[in-house]
Amino acid sequence: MRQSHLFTKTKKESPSDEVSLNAELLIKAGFINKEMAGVYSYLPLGLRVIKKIENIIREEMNAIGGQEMKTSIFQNKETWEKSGRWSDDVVDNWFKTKLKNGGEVGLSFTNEEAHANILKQYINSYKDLPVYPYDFKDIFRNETRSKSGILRGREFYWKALYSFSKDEEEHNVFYEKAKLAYKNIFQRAGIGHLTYLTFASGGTFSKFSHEFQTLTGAGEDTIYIDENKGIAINQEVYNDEVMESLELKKEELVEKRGIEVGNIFSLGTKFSEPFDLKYKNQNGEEKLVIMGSYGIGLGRLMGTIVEVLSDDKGIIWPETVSPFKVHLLVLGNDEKILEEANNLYENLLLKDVEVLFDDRVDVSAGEKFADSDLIGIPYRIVISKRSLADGGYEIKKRIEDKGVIVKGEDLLDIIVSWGIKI
RNA sequence: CGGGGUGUGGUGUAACGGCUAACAUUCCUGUUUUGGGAACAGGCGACUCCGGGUUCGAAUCCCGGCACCCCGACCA
Repeated sequence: MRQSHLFTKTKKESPSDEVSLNAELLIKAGFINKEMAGVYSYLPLGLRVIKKIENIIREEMNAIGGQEMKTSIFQNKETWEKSGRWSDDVVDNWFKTKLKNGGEVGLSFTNEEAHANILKQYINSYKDLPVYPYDFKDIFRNETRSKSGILRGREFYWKALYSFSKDEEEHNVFYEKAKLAYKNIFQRAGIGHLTYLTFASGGTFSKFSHEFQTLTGAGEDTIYIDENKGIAINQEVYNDEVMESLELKKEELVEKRGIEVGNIFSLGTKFSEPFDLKYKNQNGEEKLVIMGSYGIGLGRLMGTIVEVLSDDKGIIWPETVSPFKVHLLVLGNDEKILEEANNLYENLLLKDVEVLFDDRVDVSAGEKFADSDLIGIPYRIVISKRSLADGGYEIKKRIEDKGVIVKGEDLLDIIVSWGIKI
């Protein structure tokens, strides 16, 4: 994409109404726009990051048998009354609205009911199980206090997968697969080294659950990590019994702050009972389906990446989620140089390299560099009078201070050798 | 929901109760410039969050509301 066509611009000043690092950088660099507390719009650059994250998650979910669908944002009162979660006395963060004809609808704040209600129509026999439907959707929660930029919003985009299994054993097999898939996701998203599988409370559904906690001071949870084993315990279940069951020793645990980037837990028959979600086994007996829940907030994941991967100049995107792979800068207004930059841009496009081309004229070199650092694309290529005099183009990684000059014809090879997928 | 803080051009800030609300940035015009947020000149842009009140006079003081940020509570 040509940067001269990109409608967003970077800002020099940090927003006065944001303290959190993720919001500050994402707003300054033009990835998101704040609409109100806890509500953000995703601009072209930000949406590209979300799509990258979405694709990673999609691949990992499909790999363990997930089937993507799209459930409606609108939630039916009757469906939720079955599970007892319609009442505001039970769930206090519903967004609800009246229908013209007198009825009421709610906006999804979670998805168990929606999935269970749909699957009830299709699950009759043991032959129909197991199944793993999931969706990406916008979720709405009337938080009393949203905070920390895009880490806790009133509206957020998430992936929710629900597992429907015949029995505990089958459920457990999938649960372990999901754990690994989640590990892969955070690894691929560039924060695997900071993310710990964390033993946590199961809330109202089950005794325990597993969270994926990424270490950052911006986190909301206190966790106790065992760095060697790579696992952690959430403060809420930090007790002798849990430590013993996990074979963890108190002396080896370190207290840290973490942000929950993913959460998986067993639902048992919590929802299959009220929805009468049963199947007939081989003996013709009716059995309740065993469910599990697996969620990831994409915006929160994006915000977490920014929280942990940046420097004083801006964001440092991992290649896998960066809006573009390469940031191509042309300096000066020399016709020949502009033409050469244009040719390179076209060639990169032909090779399917995702490139943001800073083709803006009348923008100083310093400003282009500053913008490039702020936006945080992992590879930067500069074409200028100087680079051509030195024999070609300068290519530099965002995380490094010095670039190298390469000949034009070698550029693609270099990019490949540096691990850019094209 | 409890506590604390802040609301001024698009953005970031300034202004003792007293001149036409100032500066920077963004944006527009022009000239010059192009390897780390360039220089000069000119210009556009504000019912100072909203509603009341005090005062000769309010961005400034008082009351109420709203919004935003932070701490806590809450967080399927």
